[in-house]
Amino acid sequence: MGGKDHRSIQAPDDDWIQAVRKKLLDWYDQNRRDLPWRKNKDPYRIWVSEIMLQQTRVDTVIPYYERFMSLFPTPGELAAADEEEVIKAWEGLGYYSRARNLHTAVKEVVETYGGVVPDDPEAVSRLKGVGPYTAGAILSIAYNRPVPAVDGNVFRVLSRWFALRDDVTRSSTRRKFEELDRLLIPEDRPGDFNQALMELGALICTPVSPACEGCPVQGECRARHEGIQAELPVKTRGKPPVPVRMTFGWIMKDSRVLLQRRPPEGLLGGMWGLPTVESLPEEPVPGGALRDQWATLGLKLELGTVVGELEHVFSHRRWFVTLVEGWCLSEENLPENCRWVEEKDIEQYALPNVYRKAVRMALDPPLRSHGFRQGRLF
DNA sequence: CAGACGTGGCC
DNA sequence: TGGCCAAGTCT
Repeated sequence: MGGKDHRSIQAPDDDWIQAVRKKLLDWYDQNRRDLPWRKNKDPYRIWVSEIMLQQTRVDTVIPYYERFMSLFPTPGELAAADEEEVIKAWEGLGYYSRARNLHTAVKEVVETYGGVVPDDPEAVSRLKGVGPYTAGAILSIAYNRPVPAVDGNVFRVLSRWFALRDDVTRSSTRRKFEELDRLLIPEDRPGDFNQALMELGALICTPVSPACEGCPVQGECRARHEGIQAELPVKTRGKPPVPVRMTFGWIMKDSRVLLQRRPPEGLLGGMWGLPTVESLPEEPVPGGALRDQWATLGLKLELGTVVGELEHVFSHRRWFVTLVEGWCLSEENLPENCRWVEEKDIEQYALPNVYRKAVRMALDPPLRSHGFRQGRLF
């Protein structure tokens, strides 16, 4: 069923377009949420919000956004910050390359464009971390330019309005939806129209059980008419996360704990964490792989007991983590990417959630737990 | 193009 | 409870 459908849609007629524009915008004017990035049209504020909102829910973003904007109210202040501070402000939000790319891009804006986000499609699109959606959002919302901003909501709403079975996970589909969107955007309120489309997708035209009865454009919706709204949009299934065993070390020396920065590329790239190795199922001693690896780095470990076990799911990996404590007996030269840190200072570091969980487990014995649920490990 | 890239919430 | 989803971009 579904899958491919590259029929070109007949252009909607003008009366239809006018009706949909008015109904959607009237609905938006009455129902738009009062979100922190809607206080004004400062392009920098819009930009930051759009980056945070990538693949992330509004409710999750709000507190991060408020904190981020109070720390870095202007492009100049963000550009002047250390990357560590920026990452710390992003801690727990995920997709950390967004923060690095934003930081890189805002420095570019300060150096090249005098601290003003350029009002130009080519220039905005060249900024790191700004793809076709985000460029369209910034330009339409902040600068009132009539350009498409097609995100997951817009894919869903348009696929339903026009009963389009194009697979929205294919990049070729984006062009088609952008051209369709372009026909609909009114010259006078492009930013509001794009936001209204997304707002409708978030509040009414939801992925599961859409509230069609409350939809301002239900009469214009072909999927609703045909009763196929639940089947749209068509998207191919992602692959389930690959299970991996990992060992984290809670390695102590005097009253300090060893932190290690992860390699710059890849999963949690460049983030601080506990010493980590991939472990093998047949490993005789818990933490043996960790001890062996550190031996080659010139640090002799005495292993203690297993502090606990935890499971953490990423988009494409599922980590089954064994947290092992150990003590540093002797140390030659500590690798550049490592630091001994007082327990109370660990919170100064930006740790991804999987490491936060492990640290909490190590510091708070009641949280310690053993055994993965269901023993579903492999 | 397909896969990498985090996290939390919902049913 | 496991699987899917959420205002995508980069390689």
